[in-house]
Amino acid sequence: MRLRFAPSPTGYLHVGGARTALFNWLLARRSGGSFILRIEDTDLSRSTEEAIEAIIRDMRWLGLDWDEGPEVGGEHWPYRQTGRVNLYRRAAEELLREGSAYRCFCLPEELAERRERAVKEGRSPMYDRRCRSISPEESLAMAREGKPFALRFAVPEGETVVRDLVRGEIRFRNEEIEDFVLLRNDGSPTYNLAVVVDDLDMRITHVVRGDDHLPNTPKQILLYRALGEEEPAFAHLPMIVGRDGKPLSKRHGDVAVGSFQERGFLPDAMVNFLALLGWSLDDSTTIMDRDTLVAGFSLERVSSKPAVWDDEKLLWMNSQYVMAMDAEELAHALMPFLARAGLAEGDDTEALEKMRRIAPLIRERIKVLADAVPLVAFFFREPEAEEEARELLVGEENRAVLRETGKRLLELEGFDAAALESALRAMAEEMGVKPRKAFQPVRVALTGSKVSPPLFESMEILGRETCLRRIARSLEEGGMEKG
RNA sequence: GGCGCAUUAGUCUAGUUGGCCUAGGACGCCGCCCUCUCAAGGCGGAGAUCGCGGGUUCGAAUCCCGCAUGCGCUACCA
Repeated sequence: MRLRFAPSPTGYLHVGGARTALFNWLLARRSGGSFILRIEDTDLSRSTEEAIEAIIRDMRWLGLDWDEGPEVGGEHWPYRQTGRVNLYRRAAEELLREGSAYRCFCLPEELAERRERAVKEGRSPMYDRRCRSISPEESLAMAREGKPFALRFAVPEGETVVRDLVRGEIRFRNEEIEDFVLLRNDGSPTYNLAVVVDDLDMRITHVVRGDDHLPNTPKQILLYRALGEEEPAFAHLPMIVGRDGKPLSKRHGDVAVGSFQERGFLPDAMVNFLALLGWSLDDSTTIMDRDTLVAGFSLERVSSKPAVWDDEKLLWMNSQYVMAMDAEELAHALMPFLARAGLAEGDDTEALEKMRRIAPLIRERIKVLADAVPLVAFFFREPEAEEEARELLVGEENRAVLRETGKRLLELEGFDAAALESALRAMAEEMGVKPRKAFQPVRVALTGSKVSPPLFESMEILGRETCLRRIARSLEEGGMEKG
């Protein structure tokens, strides 16, 4: 099997595109075939180099590697349509010669006007094929005169059947299909011509794409036939929509793959989640690693109804992958986030060492990597007690607990979590204070918050000196607040 | 308007050839347990007249027809 993902570089890679790319990739990997990345940049005015770079970067981040395409090469270089115009032109000439295409001298403005009028009068806005009746001689003469023209496909009579691997057979009556444009009046190819020529040239065997392309498919099939070729197999994936049932867009929040990376989603979690948008392995499996995905994926199990993007579930899934990371991995993954928050330098080995110890404490407390920042900040800089936590630093009982804690920490032999816990539990009991009442003031003094990673383990990492200093400082400030 | 696609709980879905579905799993939600906070984890629970209406059949979420709703396409965008 040879499959491809052919994004148009008019913006960042969004999750819908990523899902399409993933399904193609999965099929290629599963079949031992090839996965090709091709840039569909026929629309010069909207395509940008930055978008191409972003798409490549995001694809790599997701771990969707391609066998042919930008950066890796291949015999169909450059894998972007702007570099392959001769191919399209040659195909167009062939179609013109064979009578499958004709020159259309209608001006775009005229066309727009006629279309508008047709809609207003309740007629079909389809092109009326008026230039189709211009004789070849006259057509050629007009072209020689320098009259601008577009090349249109002459849709034959009959019916075109799309055999879709997801939806089965779909029939289209050809009279419903417009004589679509193949070459614009500037000679550039349109999408329909370019995809067909590229897919043919690259020997694509399966075209897997979003179902917004379904109505285009009969046009393309007609083109394949006119070129004397067999069409590849088609599979149209359901759209991804938001909770309101509308196609996923920026209105629904972040849809760019890059923004998920920034929030600290893991590539494996994204891939797992994306795979489940319109596909399922069986009736119960949710968490699947790449190998399982590759081994189990099939188009037969792709659903045909739109998939709703569920942020909550993505978050949960990501947390599952975070929990599965070991301390080493997590610590490394977290460093860029610490750096961005100004808590450490990106290459700070001391901070990395500390993060290795912190990682197990926060692993099941974060859903995305960015969640770690507020949770671990107190390990890296002096905390400022949160407004709603200050109450735990004032009052006689709280202050007594803090004073006594300081005393016990000073006397303690070692400074590991187990020793700390037994010492402070003993203290609470002797003071007649419930453990939770005794530990909360300490937590606030050390972390600045009522919510933190486990106290004793955190204390061990902070070290005796830091703990004592923070307790003393809290006592001071609490005293001032009281007075 | 025309053409096409879709329609199982708030959400992702299972349900491939009709009976094993008094509709299964997961997210979320609620409760209990665990507990130094928050999580995580364990246990339990609520939640779907399978869009609506007909039909075929001994029997339909599963097949057929109609309707409704949503979405896509209808560009010299992709």
